Amino acid sequence: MSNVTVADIARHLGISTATVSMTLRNKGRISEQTRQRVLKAIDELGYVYNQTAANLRNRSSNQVGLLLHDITNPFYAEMTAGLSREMENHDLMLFLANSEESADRQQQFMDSLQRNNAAGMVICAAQPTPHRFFESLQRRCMPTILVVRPVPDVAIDFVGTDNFLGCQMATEHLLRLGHRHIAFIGGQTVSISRSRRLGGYMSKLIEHGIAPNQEWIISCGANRNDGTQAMMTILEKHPEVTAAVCYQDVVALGAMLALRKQGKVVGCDFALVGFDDIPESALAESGVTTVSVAAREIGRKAGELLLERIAGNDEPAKSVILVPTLVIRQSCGS
Amino acid sequence: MSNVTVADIARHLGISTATVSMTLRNKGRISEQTRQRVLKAIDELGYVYNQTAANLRNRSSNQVGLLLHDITNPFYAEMTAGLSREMENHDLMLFLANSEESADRQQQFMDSLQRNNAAGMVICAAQPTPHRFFESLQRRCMPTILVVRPVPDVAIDFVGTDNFLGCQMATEHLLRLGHRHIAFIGGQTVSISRSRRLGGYMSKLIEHGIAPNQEWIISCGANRNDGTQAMMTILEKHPEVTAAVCYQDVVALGAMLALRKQGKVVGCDFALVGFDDIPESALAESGVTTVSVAAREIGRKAGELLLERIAGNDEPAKSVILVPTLVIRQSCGS
DNA sequence: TTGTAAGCGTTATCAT
DNA sequence: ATGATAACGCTTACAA
Repeated sequence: MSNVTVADIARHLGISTATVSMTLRNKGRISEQTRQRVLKAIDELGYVYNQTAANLRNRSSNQVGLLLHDITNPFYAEMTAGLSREMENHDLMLFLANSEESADRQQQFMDSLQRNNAAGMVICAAQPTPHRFFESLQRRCMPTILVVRPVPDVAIDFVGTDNFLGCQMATEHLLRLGHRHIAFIGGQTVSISRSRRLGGYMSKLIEHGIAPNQEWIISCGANRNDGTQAMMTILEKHPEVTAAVCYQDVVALGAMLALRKQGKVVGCDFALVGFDDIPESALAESGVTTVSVAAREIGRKAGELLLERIAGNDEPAKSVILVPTLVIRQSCGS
Repeated sequence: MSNVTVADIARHLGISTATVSMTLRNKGRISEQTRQRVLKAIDELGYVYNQTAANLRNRSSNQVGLLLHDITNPFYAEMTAGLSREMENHDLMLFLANSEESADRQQQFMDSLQRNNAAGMVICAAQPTPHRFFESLQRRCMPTILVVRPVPDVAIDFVGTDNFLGCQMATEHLLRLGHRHIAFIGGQTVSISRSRRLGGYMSKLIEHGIAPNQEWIISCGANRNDGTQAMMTILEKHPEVTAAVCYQDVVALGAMLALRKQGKVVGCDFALVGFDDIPESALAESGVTTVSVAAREIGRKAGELLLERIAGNDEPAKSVILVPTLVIRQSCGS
């Protein structure tokens, strides 16, 4: 950390700190001559702008927080890249915290952000977050954008995808291919996103005159192992099932493993649709047909919205629901 | 942002700011009675500690930076989780930047960190980083830890893995299984890590009386697609090759795809070893035998080292080389 | 044990 | 066009 201050520059040149400061920020009318002298001195003395002092004086901040529950999940890593990009483009520093689904660590991070007087934050809350957490968010005057996991009954901006529609598209696709015995695999039962996706799945079955079968709906964690286990269960107990809508691509990838182990050919003997469109899905042996929600775009959009809020936009809270698209690959046949 | 200050608390209680401040930091001898009154007032008035002001006054900071080139790479996401954890445990805020291999964005982030007076940083530099970047790092007095990608001729702490040894282990494994025509796939030719891994590969071949064949050494990008392409080339032009050491797991996963497309059974017709041990490798159809470098541990260790440096440890720069282990799965047969 | 007051480095207001 | 100076909120000698 350089110790050269605005005052040092001023003293060095025999001028006032006001002049130096104004030169730095291109404010006020500074003669071209002085300007040059100041810039030269800054360079010579190796001056480094002290953002901390400026933040204190301005009661402002150039820092925003990003709270995730799992940065190692490719979907969130992708989203982070989108947000990071957007923040850098606007000279904001991005604080990252990984709650690992711990409400405690999440709360700690929030307090930290508050103490650091962050300009705003983007949050994908841990699964067991008490509702009062969101209520307290609303009371704080820090701009906040919720992402991916919707939270009911709070007036906070949200950016996510249309879970209902996405799963309708996935289910419809399978129905059109002639499948009638379609399972739904994945997600935690407490998840709101899951309930919406299930809604899309069921609505389409009903639309086609098919009664949903609770036995074919299996919840599991967001990883391949769980997906494999779930698919094993389906194959064992419900051999009549010929297709499945998976809650996430990672689950679908796990399910593919189970199918192969049982000697089934994905796309011929069994059809799978995923959700998320993570990079792996495009590259799997038989590409996963999936509902694409453009993770990077969610990050970018959340950043954009956050910037507006920081800039002072105080419209009522809004939800930006990105419309998903169906990316057809080989996992349902070709 | 709450506007309640230490002065407000003091005024409210009819005491001095010094007393309040000391209570907050458990410094000086404050009577239990005053302590309780202060804590009560803090709660009642909704006081929020202003870290910015404290940082300015103390000429300190609770912020560290993490500069990566690709957060969406599972290896780095994993490492980030390890570092993030370590930082949170010590109440440091982690700034994230994703250079996407751009030296410009990298430089911008560095400047930003400097302006924000960060306490330190962890860096995995972009590939086309000019050497003067590292020289300027040394001149700045900000504690810095380089990770994963080694940089020659700079006295900066480094945490990474033993690339040479790791590739020796991989190669030895294949040799022991009887392979004599072993290819090396992946990495950019400018990469120092790659040159070290190649060294490990070649040294083992030579140790076994086998002359390395330049034709079997193919460089490619750190993604599956490139891995697939590279393996296709091998299969077409060098059918005598029966095994390959891959520069990264992602490359190995891509290579597996190519093999399957050609009707080869991984583990029987062709043996593959990867490097990194990313989660996907454990879950691929035939698990990838790989050199495990414990990404999370690199992050954790880098954090630990950084904390020491921030605490004032000024020993000469050191390299922490984590010893890799070979994780044997099915990609070389069982 | 507690109070007073001078900074940390920047910015903005008001003079000149 | 530039200068003097008082904040921003916290910490810490030093004084009481």
